[in-house]
Amino acid sequence: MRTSQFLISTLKETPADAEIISHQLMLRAGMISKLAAGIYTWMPVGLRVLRKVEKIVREEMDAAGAQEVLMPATQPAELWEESGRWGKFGPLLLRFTDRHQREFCFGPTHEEVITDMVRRNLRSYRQLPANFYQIQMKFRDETRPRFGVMRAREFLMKDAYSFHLDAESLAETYERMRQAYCAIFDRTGLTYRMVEADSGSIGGAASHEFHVLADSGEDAIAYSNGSDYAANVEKATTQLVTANPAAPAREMQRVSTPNQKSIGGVAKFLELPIEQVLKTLLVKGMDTPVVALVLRGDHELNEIKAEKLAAVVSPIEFASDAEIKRAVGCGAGSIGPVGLDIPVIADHAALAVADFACGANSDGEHLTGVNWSRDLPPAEAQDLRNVVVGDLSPDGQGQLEIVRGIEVGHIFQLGDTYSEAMGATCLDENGKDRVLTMGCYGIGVSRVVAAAIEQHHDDRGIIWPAALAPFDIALVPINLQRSKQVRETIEKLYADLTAAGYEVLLDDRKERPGVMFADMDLIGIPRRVVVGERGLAEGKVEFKQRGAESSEDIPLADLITRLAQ
RNA sequence: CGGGGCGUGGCGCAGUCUGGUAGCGCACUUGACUGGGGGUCAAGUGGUCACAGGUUCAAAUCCUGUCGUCCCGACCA
Repeated sequence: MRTSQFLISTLKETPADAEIISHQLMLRAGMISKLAAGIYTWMPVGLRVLRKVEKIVREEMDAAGAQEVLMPATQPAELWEESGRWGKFGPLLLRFTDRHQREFCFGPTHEEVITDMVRRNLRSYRQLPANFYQIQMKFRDETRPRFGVMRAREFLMKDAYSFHLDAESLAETYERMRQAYCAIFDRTGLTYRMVEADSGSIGGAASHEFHVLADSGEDAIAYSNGSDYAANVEKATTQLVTANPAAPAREMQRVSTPNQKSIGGVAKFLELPIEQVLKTLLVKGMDTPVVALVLRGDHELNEIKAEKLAAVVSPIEFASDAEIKRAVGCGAGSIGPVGLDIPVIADHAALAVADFACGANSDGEHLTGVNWSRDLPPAEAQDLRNVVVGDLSPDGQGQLEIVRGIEVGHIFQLGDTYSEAMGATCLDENGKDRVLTMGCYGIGVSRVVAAAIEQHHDDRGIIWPAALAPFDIALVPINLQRSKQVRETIEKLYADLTAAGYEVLLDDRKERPGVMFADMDLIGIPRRVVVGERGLAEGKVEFKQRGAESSEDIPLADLITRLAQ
């Protein structure tokens, strides 16, 4: 490809409304162009990268036995009414009406469509298990699209759905998909981690997320430095403390703590380490108006864990100031577990603390030297908190570290939610009709592109991993217009490298070298070959890796061999 | 959906408070010089100042409304 015939639409300045680096660089490198909030055109440079991701995904899905299909982006409302999601999905679903006043939506996901396809076309267990995938634009009307294509409304996704007669078959395909995902992300050249995930509202047995590690990631993931354990912090647990707390050493005392409303403030005021102070949160309960949740002062409530408790309403809802006052007779800053006549649930770590301080259920007062069993009945023990760095891995091997990740893939064992609601069945070996069980497997293809940039860039621009780069080699001639020697050499190189199977971008614009270097660096082409009269006089050209500190002059004759290394 | 910011050539911005000929840098076009890290000089192209009303002799500027867009939060693959 020649730059004279290929749109290089780079920007020197950063567009004002791009916040994160990948968004800025995608705009500056001319990869994408915004049409509306969360809706982008993929321009030539960007599309080449997107296609690279797609190709890897497609090859690995095919290799794992999945069959490619292409489902409609436009979906009729009836299908969503069958699954019960037309009402439930809410404003995230972009709905519209055709000329006959029939309602449709732009597909945000395709469970309904694939389930419909399967119930119409699969009849026998002999056709199972079956796994269908597509690479398709989805539309989700996010309340706040942001970060360019990272959280766009219209985005390219690979989604796959598998169908089985039983759970064992589903588990087999799930495992095969898990391996395929590892193969896919290995091939991208990105640093990623597979983590245990909360299966969320979709429910189902197992669920894993794939995260590209980057400081700007929206998710926190915990992993063990001594084993393979890794989980989204939403779900991560630690080895639970079951040991009894130390023996009481102090008497319980009521102390005045005027105007101390935060845990940090109370700890400081009482001159106690924050781990020695327990905090009590009131949330709405299922059977009682409120439930008390007790945590160590330095720990954070994990709302997902909490709302799974039978006693707690889901989704979780914190008690209002008025409800707190009614239930315990004080403000939020002075609640404590002592003497409460509402259900009290404590995190394991909070139950292991002796001689602790806590609110006295009276404004401006706290209790110190409090001990479970002696001063109050031991609360129900539960895992309520987010893990923190240094917690023991739940498998007992090593300690937890926490890093940020960008979720690029998610695999679920879905179960029969959709097949049951929509009547997707097959005959089994005994000729009996059985409801199918499903798995679903997603990859945010366009998000992978942004995540790659978050992980691989410098102050000059993008540094593509070889597998994702829009081109393999940038050919930069110096003085192309004036030097016949340069012109002839570069044309031959272009032909030879292309014949050798490289994707080459020859910069034949009438630009100064600095402009060409800056553009090739910004676009992030992994390797650059510069041809100028100066070097040719010695039979040499300049070779530089995008991320490398400096370039090297190598004999023209050795170039192809050198590139092959 | 709650809170806040911003809409002036393709991009980044000034001008708005205090109404009076629409500006700057980059980009783009042409020419000359230049030619190994976004070069210099010269001459140009391009904007009904988001939109709709209103006030006024006169509105980018003041008033009212609408829309778009970005950020924080809630929500979400």
